[in-house]
This record gives sequence, C-alpha cells and structure tokens, in this order.
Amino acid sequence: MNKNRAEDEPAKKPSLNFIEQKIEKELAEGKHQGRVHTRFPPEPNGYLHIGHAKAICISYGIAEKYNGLYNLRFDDTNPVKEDVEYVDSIQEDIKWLGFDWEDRMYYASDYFDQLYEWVLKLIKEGKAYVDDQSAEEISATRGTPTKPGIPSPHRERSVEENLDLFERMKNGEFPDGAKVLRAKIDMASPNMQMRDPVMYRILHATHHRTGDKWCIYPMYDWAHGQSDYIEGITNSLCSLEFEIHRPLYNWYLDQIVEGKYRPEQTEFARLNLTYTVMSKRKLLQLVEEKHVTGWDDPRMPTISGFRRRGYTPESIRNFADKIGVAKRDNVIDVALLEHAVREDLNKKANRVMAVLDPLKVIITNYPEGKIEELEGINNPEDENAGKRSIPFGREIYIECNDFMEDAPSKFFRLAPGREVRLKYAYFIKCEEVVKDEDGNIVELHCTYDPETKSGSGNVTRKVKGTIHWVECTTALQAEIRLYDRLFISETPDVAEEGKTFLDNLNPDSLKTVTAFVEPSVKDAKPMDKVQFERTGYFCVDKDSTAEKIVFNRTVPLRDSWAKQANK
RNA sequence: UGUCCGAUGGUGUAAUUGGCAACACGUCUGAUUUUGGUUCAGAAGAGUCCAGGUUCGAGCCCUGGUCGGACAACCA
Repeated sequence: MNKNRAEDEPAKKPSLNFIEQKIEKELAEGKHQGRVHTRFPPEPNGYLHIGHAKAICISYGIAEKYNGLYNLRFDDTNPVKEDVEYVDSIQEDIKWLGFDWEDRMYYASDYFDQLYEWVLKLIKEGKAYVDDQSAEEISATRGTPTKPGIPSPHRERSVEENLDLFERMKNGEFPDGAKVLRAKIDMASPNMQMRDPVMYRILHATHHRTGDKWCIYPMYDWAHGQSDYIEGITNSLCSLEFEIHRPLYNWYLDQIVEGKYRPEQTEFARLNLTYTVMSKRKLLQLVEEKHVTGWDDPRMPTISGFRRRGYTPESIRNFADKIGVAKRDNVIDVALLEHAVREDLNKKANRVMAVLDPLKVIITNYPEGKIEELEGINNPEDENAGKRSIPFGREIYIECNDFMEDAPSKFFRLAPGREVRLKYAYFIKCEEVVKDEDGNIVELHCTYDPETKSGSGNVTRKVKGTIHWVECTTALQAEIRLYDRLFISETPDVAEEGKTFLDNLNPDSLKTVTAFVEPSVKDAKPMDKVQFERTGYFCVDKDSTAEKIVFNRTVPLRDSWAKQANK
C-alpha cells in the first residue's frame, strides 16, 4: 500500500479518452440538458465476440460513468441474415458481462412504421425517388471515388409517380430487386455515400419479428440515425468504418429533426487482437465448416467461447479498460488479455494439485497401505478460501517434466540423488530410476524424510524446488482439454497469396489428456475455476459430470521456466 | 491520381489544451516465497513519420510532403 505517497502527492487526475473529453465538454455547454444516453446496436446475425465486448464496454461504460442511460437495440433491418437464436445469445452475453439495460431493449423493426411515414415526407419534398434500375446498373452509374456518378433516368420522376410507385413497392406488386427507393442528394459528391444512397429495397422475406408485414426494408443508414433520434440517444458511438457515413447520418437527421435535440455519431477504432480472427463472416465459416464445435467453442474469440473457456466478465471488462479508446488502427497483443485473466483468476481461483503427464514415484521408506491426510491452502491470495485435506501415501504421481535424469545445475527439481519438497508434504530424495528393457523410465524410487513435514518448522536444510503431486490410490481421473490459440499466424486475417485464413489454423489448438487430480475436485461444479498448482488456470466444462470430470484450460500460468531453460 | 480519418518506446494508451514525454503490458535485474506462480524493489527502451514555419518554448498551432486505413452491397 502506498498510503504515504497518496497523502504526499495529490492523486493524479485520471486521464480521459477523447470520447469522455467530448462528453465533458458537451455537459459543460449544457448540451442535451445534461443527458448522456448511449446504445449498443448489434445486428442479430451472429454471436458477439471480444470486439463487441470492447464496443459494449465503451458505450455502456460511458453512460454509467456520467450517470446516463444505455439501450440495447437490435439493428434488424435485413431479415435474410438474421435469426432469433442470435437475439437470445446476444442478450445472454451482454448480461453475463454485467450490464443491465433494464427495460430499454428495442428493435429497429419497431420503427418501420415511423420510418415509412418519414420517408413519405421526403418523397413529397422531392428528396427521394423510385429507381427502376437493376443493382448492377446502379452500381455501374455510381461512378468511382474519383469520377462522378451518372444520374438515374428516373431521378426526375414526379412526386405523384414516386408516391404511387413506392406505395406499390410496399404492397408487394414488384419482385425483389425490381425497384428501390433512393435519396436524391448528389451524384457528384466526393463522398460515395452521398451519391443517391438506397433507402429501401424490396425483400419478400419473412422477418423474425414483423413476419410478412413488410416486403420493403430500410437500409442501415436510413434506419440508424432515426432510431437513435426516436430513442433519445445523445451519443451514438460506433467504429471507424462508419466515419464516412456520418455526413449521410446527419443528412437524414436534417430531414426529420424538429427542435433542438439531435443525436451525434462519434467513431472509435475497433479492436484487433493478435492470433485472432474477428470478422463475423469468418467466425460463421469456422462454425459452419466445423473447424470448431460451435460458436461457444472455447477456442472461439466469442464472448460465449471465452465464458466456456473460463474467462471471467471482470477480466474482459478490465481488459477493455486497459486497451483504451482512440481513433487509430491498433493490434493488441493477446498477451494483454491473458494477463487480465490471470490477474483476476489469481485472486479468485482455488488451487488444486493435478498431474497431467504422470510419472510414478514410490517412496520406499513410507509404510505400505498408510494414507495420511495433509492440509492444503485453497487460495494463498484469499484468506477466506479456507483449507482442504489432501491424502498422501507411499505411491504418488509427479509431473514427468519435474524429473530429469541428466539435470543441469540450474534445474531445481527432481534428479538422481537430488532432493525436492513435495508441496504440503515432505522432502523426497531420488534414489533409483527404474527403467524397462527399452530404457524408458517407468518409475522412481525415492526416500522421504519424516522430519521435513510441511509446517513442522524443524527443517534445517533447504531445497530449491517444490513440486506438485497426487497420491495414486485416491486420485481422480479427469479429462483435460488443453486449448491453445486457434491460429498460428499473428495476423490470420492477412492471408498470403493463394491462401485463406483457414491455412493459418493451428492443428494443435486442442490436445486432450487424461490427468490425475486430487480427490477434492469431486465437489467441483460446472464453470468452477481452479488453478492447477504450477500449471495453469482451468475451468470445469459446462458438460462435466461426477462420472466424467472435464476441465478446459483457460490460460497457462505465466511461466519463466522456459526462459530459464533457454539460458 | 477524389473525400474523410490517422501517425507518440516492442504493443496499446496518456501528456493539466503551448512548459524538461507518463502509465500499463512485455523485456531485463534483484528481494521475499512450501507454486521458476503471486507480491515487492529497480533498470533498459521513444525525443513524438519527414521538412519548413510561428513562438522564449511545439507531441500539441500553421504550411507542404510521406506512410497507413476507410469509402464505389439493394450488408451492418
């Protein structure tokens, strides 16, 4: 505790990110009557991933910070891509992260009638027209970023004709793609978004909420700002790729806003993570082509995947805090996410001994058949976590790599003639290495020193290493899934020529082993988090049962052994 | 050969709006430790994309470049 320092030096004002600065300025100016109201607007066409988690933490976090409100709004304007399965999972994931939108859950589809009314007004004002051109023609006449577009031959239709045609579009008289409604803005605008953008298209599709009521659906741009306006959103935060849409967002608002209030769009850089694919399309492909077991596969960067993997909501929110908010493109090292997980789990996860790669050790001077109960501390970081009993006996398993036959002097663990401490138990000394006819090590014969019992306090000599172990006859068996990163490339999205991101898949992203675990884990419930001593953080799988205990590896322990070994 | 946006240690984010570039992760060193974990103490590492300008003083302001990103779905 740096109490003294805190008293001597005035606490440094925590720095604000650019969105917070903007909001504080607005607040100071009395904009929006001092209200802050944000929203998170996912399209229900996939599961939420860690990138969405960042966006949620920003939008909702800002509202919380300034005592404002936040909404959840499903941006469901494209029925052919959307599904209720996603609506449900999105709600579950946001709740799990710890955010509560109370009764403010909306759908863009709630506003279809209002949107229709408003667009009629635009048509009457000569600001929108029905275009009969095909999608290809519209695309071809839009021009390029450096060449102006060519006005549609239907651009100057009369208001009456537009009204009639649009009415008939709505009534289902035309097939998909036959006509669209376009805003009449500027076909020569240097901003491609302003070249008479499509406002409505014909889609004879059943919407997951409005059913068959509509066969024309609004485009994102025409729905989004208006939805913000309807909901009283003050700050509409989105990612950078919508920056170029902002003039259009504002143009549409210009047409409908009455009075002083109007929402304002602000953009920030989306999250990129090393070794991680963040595109919904690609994640969907991983699921559909069965490269993973589902959206909640522990290797997926989805919120549900991380949850199943054993990540905690706190760690994800802390992570979002650490990475900050800015407008420049970024690639965050996954190590930072993993650090946030370890930081949280270190405080919360109870310690347990488990041997993943067993080597049998027989303690030759320990009485046969005797089982002794030793005391273990559940969590040295948390006094309230209590203690547990661990059986010890003549035959135990230790980790294979905790023994080395020809050990260098820097190797602190077991080797012929060397002595180590068994965690919570005794010193043991390796007396004999037993091998089979092929020369493989079968088991170790060791002796223990009864004087060195843990906690006895009468130990005069020191050992350099403490290793974990599990007693053979009382050990439980568990299936351990050692999940590793799904991709071997730091930037799997950037595939070499002739390759796709799938070529960057890690063939070793899942290894399953059967391990021996101390008997106390029989009480573990699905989703419980534990730390296997000296190994890593693990989470009891959601489908784990008493008959078949399954652990997913959340994240390995920070491991400086490897570095030592490389010296 | 357009418009918009961006550029600060390896990574990410700051810099009280013009005042000797800070914090976190990572790296390294040391101490404590019945986890080579945790914790603690310390160190190295950028002179802010480049070139000019304004100023007593520029990462912040101005001018001109360079590099990177976004935009030409009836996706969001």
